[in-house]
Amino acid sequence: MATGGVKKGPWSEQEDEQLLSYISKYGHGHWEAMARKAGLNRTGKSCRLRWLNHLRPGVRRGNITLQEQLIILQLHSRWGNRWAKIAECLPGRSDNEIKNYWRTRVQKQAKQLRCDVNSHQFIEIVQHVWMPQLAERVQTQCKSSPTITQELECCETSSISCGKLSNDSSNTHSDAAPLSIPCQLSDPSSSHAYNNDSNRHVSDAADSDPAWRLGAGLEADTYQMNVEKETISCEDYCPWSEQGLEVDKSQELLETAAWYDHDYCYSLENLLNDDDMMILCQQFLFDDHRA
DNA sequence: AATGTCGACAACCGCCAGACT
DNA sequence: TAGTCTGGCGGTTGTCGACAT
Repeated sequence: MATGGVKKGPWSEQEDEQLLSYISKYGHGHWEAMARKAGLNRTGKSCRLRWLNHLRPGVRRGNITLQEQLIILQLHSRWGNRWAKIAECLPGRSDNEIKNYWRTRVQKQAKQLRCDVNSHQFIEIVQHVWMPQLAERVQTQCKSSPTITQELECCETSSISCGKLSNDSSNTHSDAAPLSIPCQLSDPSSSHAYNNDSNRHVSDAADSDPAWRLGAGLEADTYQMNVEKETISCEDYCPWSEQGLEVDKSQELLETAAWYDHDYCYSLENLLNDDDMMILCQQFLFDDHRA
């Protein structure tokens, strides 16, 4: 729709002010008309993008937190490249930002492992190595912060526990392994973490499920390299890249993922419907952002 | 100090679906 | 019903700063 003479490129401070001023008076929507009426020599699309990604209230910029990273990985494994949908679960984040995160960080990891980001191999690694490790780190972070710990307990006793949702969503995996959302990744032996009947199978699953054992750090001898190092960045964590893995170690990860027994793999897709997923993520993140 | 490379981020482009006429 | 317009979305490109050589 761009026509000749329409300005492109970075927005100036004055343009931002013009857009903000117009929206504060008349609200947003009807972007093409708005661009004209606000005296902006921009396309409606450009105005919309600027508003959504930078100017709207509550927009969050900067480092993607560990929790957000985990949720992005989780939701991407469920929804694929549906950035806008994923962004709905991350308050204040734009689809553009999530997309950029995926392209710059996640694809970089795939490159390091010498596999395609969309390959089955890489997806396996993300689901069974990266996400459990990330979840564990988030939980460690939560436990080290009293404020977050309080919220964690609040989260655990709330109605969004894994078992309740899995019952409500009529899935058939009554002995499903815990979700990879950190607030549910408490020690499986801890009774207060899963205190209703529907969760009584969790401990059983924890004993036998390699994914759960991995997430809980019980495969310490195999993955000790991942938990020993204390200097792992909290901003952009990845089990293998942070360790500076050599090629043979990367291969080890690939083999580990290949070894994984799918009978034990209960993805969120099997546990939750889309609405439950949204609620779960938003509640989790809302608690986090209050801290 | 100059140059090259890379990563992160902002913005644009093209396609598509829905609303409207 | 067909055509047009608009907004939304995902893919891609451009730009800039940090870092390495």
